[in-house]
Amino acid sequence: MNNAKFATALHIMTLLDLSKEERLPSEMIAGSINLNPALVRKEISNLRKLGFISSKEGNGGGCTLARPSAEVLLSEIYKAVRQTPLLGRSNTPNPACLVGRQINQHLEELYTEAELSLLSKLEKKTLEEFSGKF
Amino acid sequence: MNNAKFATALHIMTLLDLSKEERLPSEMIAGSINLNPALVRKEISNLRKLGFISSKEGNGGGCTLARPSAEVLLSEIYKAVRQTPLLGRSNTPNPACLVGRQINQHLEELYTEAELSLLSKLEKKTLEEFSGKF
DNA sequence: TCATCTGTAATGATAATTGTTACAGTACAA
DNA sequence: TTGTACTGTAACAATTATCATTACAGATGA
Repeated sequence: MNNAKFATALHIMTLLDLSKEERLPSEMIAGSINLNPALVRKEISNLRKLGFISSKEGNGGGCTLARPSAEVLLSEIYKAVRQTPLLGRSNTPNPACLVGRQINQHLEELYTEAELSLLSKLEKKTLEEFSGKF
Repeated sequence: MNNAKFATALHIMTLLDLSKEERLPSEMIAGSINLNPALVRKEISNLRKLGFISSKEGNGGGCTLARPSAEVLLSEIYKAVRQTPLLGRSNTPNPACLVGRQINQHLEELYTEAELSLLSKLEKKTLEEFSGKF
């Protein structure tokens, strides 16, 4: 995770929550994040496919939250944008070495445990709580 | 953390732990990780400056653990290689927007909490435990 | 039919990461 | 005191990840 996808997704979701019923066009969202509209649409596209957002094309279009913000957990948003392992990539070590042969398996177990611990934290927080800070 | 530094550092530390007293040259370590010796030396250099490793130049040189593995916490190793925020970067949002103006502060709080939760997990694990799996 | 907006692709630009080579300096050992 | 085996570090190239820009077909409402 050396990108800004989580920050971007949460920003989008927060704006949508605060805008209530009103549809927000991607250009307006992009203006708030200070990001290119096409990138915003790409992230919206991702969040839409996962059921977080519903959007409408054409004149007067834009997007809104598809679920009540009180039910959206930050852990879900994290999962939606997660691409690389939390603690980073692994190497492709030498299978002729005792350690090299096994380490990736042990690392994976460790990563899974670590991520679960993070998720259990994020599960306790809702989008509503977060956007309530503004 | 979209790099392999944590995996690399833990691999190095594990090899050193298992090799006990014997010094390991960087070339041997690099062979196990399947990585360039210069990169390994760079990571060793980092771990040495932080007191995890002691190394010796010249013929018969190489490196060893500087602290007993039972006292080395995985959280320490994580901190040693940590470069970017756990949940990724932030944007540089529009200060003219209510959300844009505040979000980075709220994100930072969230990131800190999330990282503490991860660290508390990694604090419970020692290098000795990890290398004991091999 | 016009203006507005989405959805997506194609492409370029920048930054992060990894790989490679080179070499001065250190230490041991014969 | 010379050769050999290492470290430590820099400089640079190559690769990959990330972000930015532009373009445009298609949807929608006025």
